Amino acid sequence: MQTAASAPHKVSRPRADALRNRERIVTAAREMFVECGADVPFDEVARRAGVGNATVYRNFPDREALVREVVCSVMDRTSEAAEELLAGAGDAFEALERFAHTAAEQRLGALCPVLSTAFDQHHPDLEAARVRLEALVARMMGRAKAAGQLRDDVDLGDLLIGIAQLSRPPAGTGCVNVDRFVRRHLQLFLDGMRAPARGSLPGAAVTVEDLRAN
Amino acid sequence: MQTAASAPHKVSRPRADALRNRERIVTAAREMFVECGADVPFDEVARRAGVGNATVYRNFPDREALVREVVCSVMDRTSEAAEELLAGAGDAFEALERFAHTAAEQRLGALCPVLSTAFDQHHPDLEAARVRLEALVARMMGRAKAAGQLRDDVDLGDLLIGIAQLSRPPAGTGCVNVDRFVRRHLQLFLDGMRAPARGSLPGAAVTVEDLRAN
Amino acid sequence: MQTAASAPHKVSRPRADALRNRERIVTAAREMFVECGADVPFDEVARRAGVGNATVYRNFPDREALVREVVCSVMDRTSEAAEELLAGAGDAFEALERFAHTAAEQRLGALCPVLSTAFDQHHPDLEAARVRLEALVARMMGRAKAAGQLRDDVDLGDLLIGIAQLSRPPAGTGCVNVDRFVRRHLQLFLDGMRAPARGSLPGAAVTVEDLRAN
Amino acid sequence: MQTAASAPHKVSRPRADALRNRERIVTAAREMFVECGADVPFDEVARRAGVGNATVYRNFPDREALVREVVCSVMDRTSEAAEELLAGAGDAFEALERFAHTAAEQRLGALCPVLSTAFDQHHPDLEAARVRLEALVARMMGRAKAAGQLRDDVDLGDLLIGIAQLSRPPAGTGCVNVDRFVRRHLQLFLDGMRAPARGSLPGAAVTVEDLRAN
DNA sequence: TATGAATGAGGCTTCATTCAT
DNA sequence: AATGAATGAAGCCTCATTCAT
Repeated sequence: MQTAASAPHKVSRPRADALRNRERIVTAAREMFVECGADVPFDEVARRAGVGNATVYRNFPDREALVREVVCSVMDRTSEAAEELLAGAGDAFEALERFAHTAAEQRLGALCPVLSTAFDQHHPDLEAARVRLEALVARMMGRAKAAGQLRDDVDLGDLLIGIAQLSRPPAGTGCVNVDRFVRRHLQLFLDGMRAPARGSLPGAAVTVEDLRAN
Repeated sequence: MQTAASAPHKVSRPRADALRNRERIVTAAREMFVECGADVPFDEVARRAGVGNATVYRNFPDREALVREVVCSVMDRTSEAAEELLAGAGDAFEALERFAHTAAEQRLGALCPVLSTAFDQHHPDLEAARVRLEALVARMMGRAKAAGQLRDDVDLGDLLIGIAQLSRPPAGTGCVNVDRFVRRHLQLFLDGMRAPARGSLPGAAVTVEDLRAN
Repeated sequence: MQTAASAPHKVSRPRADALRNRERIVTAAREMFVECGADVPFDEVARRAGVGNATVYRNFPDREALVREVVCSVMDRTSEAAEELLAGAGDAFEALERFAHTAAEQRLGALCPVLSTAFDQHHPDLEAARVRLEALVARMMGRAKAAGQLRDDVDLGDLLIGIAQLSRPPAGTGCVNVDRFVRRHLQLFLDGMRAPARGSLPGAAVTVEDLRAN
Repeated sequence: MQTAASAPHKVSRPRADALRNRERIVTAAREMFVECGADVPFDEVARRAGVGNATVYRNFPDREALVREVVCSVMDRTSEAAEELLAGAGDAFEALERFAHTAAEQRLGALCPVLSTAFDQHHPDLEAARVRLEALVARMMGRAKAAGQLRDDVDLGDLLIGIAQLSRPPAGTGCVNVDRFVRRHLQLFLDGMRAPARGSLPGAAVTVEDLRAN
């Protein structure tokens, strides 16, 4: 087989079609989570993925495992976008804006509700993805503050929550036209974050620790 | 029973009881919808309300009817707040801000997810409450625009969606500390709406018709 | 209503048909446990009882609760038999024999396997039934020993285990003719217990504590 | 089996592997049947045996085939013990006792429950093992009766059932300490079988035909 | 009218068995 | 020949809804 050279491990090769199946399950799950919420019948996910229901359980021992995989993969993709933006040499606030819109497109917020029910927020995989993403966002915000483009009294949690909330499917809509307004409203939120501040904010800047404190 | 004294005539007693029951059901439902989401077991609502489950069905033929009543009552209370603010003679934008925060406190957004599943958005009662609320909000926004305090390129739908999204329970949190950040982020959003505009917005102003088009 | 006089409690009367249903479920469960083992489909029990499956869950929140009720009721009936025998003034060993055969007929042993899987042996109800039964058996054995009819080197656990084991459906037989041989073999076992001892026994007398030590 | 010696040529290497696999499967199955009962997941047996699940199916077309092999191997080992005892010239009843305890140690009874569910009791292999074992036991009992050491009113089925029932895991115990009491109670049963009889037995002696009649 | 009970449909999960590598 | 993966058929349990008191 051609992968022998690139993967000389003795661990049994994870069969090609099995990998494909796993990928299809994750994809189907992401779509259905976004469209229908966290409580989609597992069998529906299986059907959309074109596999038997038990195959889902083979790959993900419980619901949490599947949810986690989906969430982590979305966070990772968002992190990649952030890394690219940080690598570029553009305007700091503009990078932040682009990041926010990219994250929204990734359905970062749409997936959050999935976490709500009986989900271990502290799983290592999830933590790792969060830490990575947060570090990147912190750097972007730091740059923008240093450039005097971002209010000083906002912090990482403010931006992340704003993105998450505003990019969620507007509820009451059957998830159609989700993006129709997201960019507008996210932009309004970002405008409100721009320096100079147009007024004081109630409460204190939401830090990374506050997010953890959930 | 103690109601006998206050209702000495023949048919008045059961009605008083029934009304109280209905009220308790709606209250319990609102609380549980906010706390636990739209899919709370019906029996739980009944238990919280202190009535039998069948009593819920007697008062609300189907789940939609109950949800609708809850949503309408919240909208109505929000409308009342708007009316008071309009009656007052304060600063136009400040009135808008107060309204937004009041609406958020009413859990307007928290209840939106309830609407999502198979819910007739066009029921007369709901329409009536919406029309009433939208008219009031439109007047408030008109005033603020006239005063040069509100961007011209935003419309009613922008504000309502912003309030709804930002006031929803942040997802992933078990609905605790819901309000902890809402005021901050709603304020950032409102700051972004303030005139003069800090940049152009993607898409077109979201009108009342757009909300309908969902 | 006519039951008001006979049941003047303020606790809501447990509806007549509901009680009947509960009883039918327990009866069906006992039969099926004996016939088919502990892992009979719950739905089958419901069908045999002539009720919907959910009714079983209404009455017994989990499988354990149903099993426990069945086991306790059998133990209680066995205890009643023991009490009658103790009240009578017959031969001590003969009373013991009668008790053993009665217990066997009650399927005391047949129900034991039910306990095996993930069953809380220490539930209060179960403990109470056990304590009651054991005290009675201890008295019967004490009498027989005092009369010089029962070996001194056997204890309560020896008798109870013997009854339990020998009265179980012989395995491999579809539970038909269960009783066909039970009386014979139980009698052989009892004959072996009779004084004077025909030889020494390996191990130590099995006490009530040993049963607990499972 | 012994055909390996008769065919030591070209094809013998893979056969050795296959034989070892088969042996490991049977061993694993016996252990798990005894420990956990008849309904152990097939995949678990495979894992304990260190082979893929499909390999189990290759060797044993259905569950019955595996169960049968396990049961037959245990019966055969018990028969071997009987043969040795018959070859020896010791006391007849003592030989019977030793046989009974050996059979109990072989978990003869522990495996019986495995037979219960939808199992063809009349498979040739099983019949052959039974016939062999029964013939041996019949001879042992015949000797003991001839020596005046064994009651006349008991037959082969009485002994075999007694052994099987008393050597089963006591149910309710997670199969721990299975043997803790078995020897004691088996001895009591054997003492009851000893001549002279201490009383009459209900029913008729259980013959080999009665066992078949199940 | 209000209640508690009953029901059946549906989701979750496991497992015996078959298939593709 | 041997493996790991895939499958579908149950079993368990919950819940919206209806019924009988």
